[in-house]
Amino acid sequence: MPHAHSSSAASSGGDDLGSTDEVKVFKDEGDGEDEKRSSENLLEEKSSLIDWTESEEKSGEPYSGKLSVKSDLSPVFGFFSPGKFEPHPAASFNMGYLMAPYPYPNGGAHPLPVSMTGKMGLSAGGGLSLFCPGGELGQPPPAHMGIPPPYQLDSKLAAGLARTPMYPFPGGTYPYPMLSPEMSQVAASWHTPSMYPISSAASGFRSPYPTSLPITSSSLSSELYRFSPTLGGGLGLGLGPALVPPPHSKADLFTHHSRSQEKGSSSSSAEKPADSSASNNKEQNKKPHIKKPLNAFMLYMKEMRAKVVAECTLKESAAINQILGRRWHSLSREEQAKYYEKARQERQLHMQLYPGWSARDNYGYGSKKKKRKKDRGPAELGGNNLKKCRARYGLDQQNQWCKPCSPESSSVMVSGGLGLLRPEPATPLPAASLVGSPPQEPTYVNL
DNA sequence: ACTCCTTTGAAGGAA
DNA sequence: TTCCTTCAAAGGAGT
Repeated sequence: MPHAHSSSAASSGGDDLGSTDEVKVFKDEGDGEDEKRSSENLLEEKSSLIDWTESEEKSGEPYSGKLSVKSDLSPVFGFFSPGKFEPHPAASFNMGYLMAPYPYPNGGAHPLPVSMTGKMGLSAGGGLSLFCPGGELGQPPPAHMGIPPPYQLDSKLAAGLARTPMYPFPGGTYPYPMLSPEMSQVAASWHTPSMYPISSAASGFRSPYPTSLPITSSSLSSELYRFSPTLGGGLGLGLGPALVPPPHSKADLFTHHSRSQEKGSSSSSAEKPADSSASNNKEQNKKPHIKKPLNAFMLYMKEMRAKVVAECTLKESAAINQILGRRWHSLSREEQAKYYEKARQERQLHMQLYPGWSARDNYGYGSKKKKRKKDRGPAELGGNNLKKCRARYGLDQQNQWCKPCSPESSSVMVSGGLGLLRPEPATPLPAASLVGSPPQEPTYVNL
């Protein structure tokens, strides 16, 4: 992911806010019919988070289509020239990571031969197998590459050793085998009888907005502040009515962290505006917390989470987010553009409402967690966007090919079982695409 | 009660 | 300029 700073947007505001917005499309399905993707696709995604070999068996053939991601310099607004994406051969059977969106050099859809898993220790230890969420669900390959970066593997392995798998499924069982009714029943048997809660089914997809929003003492105002897609839509997102007018008062705009703050949010005192006359430390402690505006992906998540939860009956946000992350990448440019535009509007409105606010103001708010994260090695953190981008594109710090991804060493990857699709050497990801400019995405070639 | 997990994107500061 | 870090949402699960 290009590391797009939007400082210009933040400083200048206005329409140029979106100038740095970008629409990235790591397209594995070019039909632009994501909206039509029904629950079965989602279920497949779910299963793809869990199982690899299933896909191998089912897919039979690797994704051999050349995925040519068109480089598109057009800004977010408007000029999407949808690249010609060759549909994923398995588009009708969307396997996400399960069916690698990109081919692997070993000719299989699976980047990691099953035979290698044991060698890599993935199948060892407390059911930590490829099918174990601790090694699979909790550590899917990168969105584009379908390759778990080594550091991520290590991280997850370490995590798996340090703590029990996040999504423990019966050992060896197929956690979310949604590919067939039988398997679905199996899956249902693993869950509580409310696996498919009637409420969810009967009510259909829970409307993400505004009903799904937490209704706290300040929730309404918070969501007004939040410019939720419903309230602040007007973008043709189908998310809700037109852009909601700004809240009546600044006090309405202050919100708190969802959980840690909800505890104290019951007291309206915390909702006092920052410009309150009292300015002592005590007051600063109660200083309202202005949340960051949601970015495009967050908006997408908020919208789609309830839907995914209803369809998958998954509730673990980590798993849901993985699904959403993949779906995000599978969105068409147009679809993503809507969210980028919405995010741009949120940022713009946020800037207007809080001219002096800085994201830095919120640093340290959840100090403990952040400190602990800081303690961990950066490789365990999943890296920043650029790092992730490099992991995906196989770029090193000079935006050259990472060794493991370089053409010269691709065979190593193959032999190591980490087959991957590398960007076409002739078109390395330009550095410009990493910072502040619309994405220039590499052309992928079959290895 | 608190923290972690997990995702992408934005932003700010450090190097 | 590049890189790193933090935060935004969410809720189950672990400590």
